[in-house]
Amino acid sequence: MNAPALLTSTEENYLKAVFALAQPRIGTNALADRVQTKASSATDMIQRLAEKGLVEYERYRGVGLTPSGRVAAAAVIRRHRLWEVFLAEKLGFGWHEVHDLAEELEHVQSPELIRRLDAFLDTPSYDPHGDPIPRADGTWPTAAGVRLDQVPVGQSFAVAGAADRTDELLDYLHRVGMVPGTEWTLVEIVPFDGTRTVQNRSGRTLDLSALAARHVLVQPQETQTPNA
Amino acid sequence: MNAPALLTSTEENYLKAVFALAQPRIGTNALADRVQTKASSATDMIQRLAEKGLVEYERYRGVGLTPSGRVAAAAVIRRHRLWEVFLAEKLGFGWHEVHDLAEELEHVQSPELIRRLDAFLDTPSYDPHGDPIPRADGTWPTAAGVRLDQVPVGQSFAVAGAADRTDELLDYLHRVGMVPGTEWTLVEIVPFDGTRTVQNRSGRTLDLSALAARHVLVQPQETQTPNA
DNA sequence: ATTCAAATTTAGACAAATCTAAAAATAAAG
DNA sequence: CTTTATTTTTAGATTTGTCTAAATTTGAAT
Repeated sequence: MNAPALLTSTEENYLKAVFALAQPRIGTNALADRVQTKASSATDMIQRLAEKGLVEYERYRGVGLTPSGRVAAAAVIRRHRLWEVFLAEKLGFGWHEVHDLAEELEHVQSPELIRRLDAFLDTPSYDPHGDPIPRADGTWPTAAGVRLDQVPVGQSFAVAGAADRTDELLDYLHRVGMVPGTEWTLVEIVPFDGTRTVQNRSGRTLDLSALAARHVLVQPQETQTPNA
Repeated sequence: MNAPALLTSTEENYLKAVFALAQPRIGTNALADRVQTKASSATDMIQRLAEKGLVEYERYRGVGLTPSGRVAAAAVIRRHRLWEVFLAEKLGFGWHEVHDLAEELEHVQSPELIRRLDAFLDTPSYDPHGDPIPRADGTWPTAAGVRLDQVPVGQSFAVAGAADRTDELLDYLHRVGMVPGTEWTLVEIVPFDGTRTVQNRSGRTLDLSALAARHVLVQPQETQTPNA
């Protein structure tokens, strides 16, 4: 809960890795793998983070995050994903290219910078990969429904909303008619690129990219028999 | 001329400092002051940079940049000033707040990032402080005239152009009538904040902030006797 | 239970960048 | 042309993050 006293880039990277892998704990080797280093180095770092109260650590037993560790990790992930949105939406990078750059940008320390970046990007809730962006207070956006990319073929659903407030996305969804309240059925997932084909009540079909599907929140329906 | 093999952030900071202070050479103490360190550390670093061929160094005689050192320094300064423009124009930071943040952002290594950032900002030639931004090829924009902030009181001049292509600046200059070809005399420089008071032929006066003055390029005129 | 393999930790070394304190070179003053 | 003051360099230590190699601990298998 205490303000996460300035961490080095390396410390932040380890924290992110523990956050990503600890359920609830993660071993030294797996952690070392994730941060591209050796187990012995990971041990050293873990012990430093334990002294700072960010991870709970027991020799030979692995590590997990403490509550303040979780807060600190969320802050790093927030910075990372906001930069990803910037790189993709403003600079036009492909969503597969943004990760490595964000990896560097995320370590620039300035709460004010992040506040303004967030505002500049219209406070997005999801990054270009569809992953949620922690809020400034450390809480996580919980989908008001299920993301369309997690719905199985054959499932019917009602559109609940958009994961993002960007004009581009909202315009697009409005233009193709995927507005809140409308009902659809997922008829196909193209294996090659994850494109979703959905169909409405009147039989009209529509193709949505995997990326778009991650930004559409839906409410799954009871499956209906075709002749009901 | 050779691609400036990846430098550490610290090396880049020393390079910038040498660039800023060497005319043509700079002593160890002054350099150490600039990068906030001690003379002994500066000596170490200088010797590293000399081994990499970026500075020419002679013991007890100070350092200067080599041609490839100048290219490398220009690249760092380009990154720094582009980020300053981004912070001021896109995120709304004041022009006095942008330096420290740019100091961190400038070290993110990615030519493609800088290319796209440059395009996103409409390839500016000057940063928010009015300092020129080196071009991608390492050349420097030379003012098509003299910057208004370098004109002495009493001098008459014709407006030659704007240092920047941003709509805000062009709109502003157009609105106040400082368009290319018009003639003015600088009647006062307010000591407190550097505001310039200028007067046109019909006696109308206009106040320009020091910042605006840095972005206006002018052609100085022969001084005229009042009753000519 | 004992043995063995895998995972983890320690010990010792190294590179980058820094510091303090002491030595060396230069420049300035008498 | 000495002496002194200033600047610069070296020497040795420190911190962060890393490594290799050796020592421990754990857990799984006989």
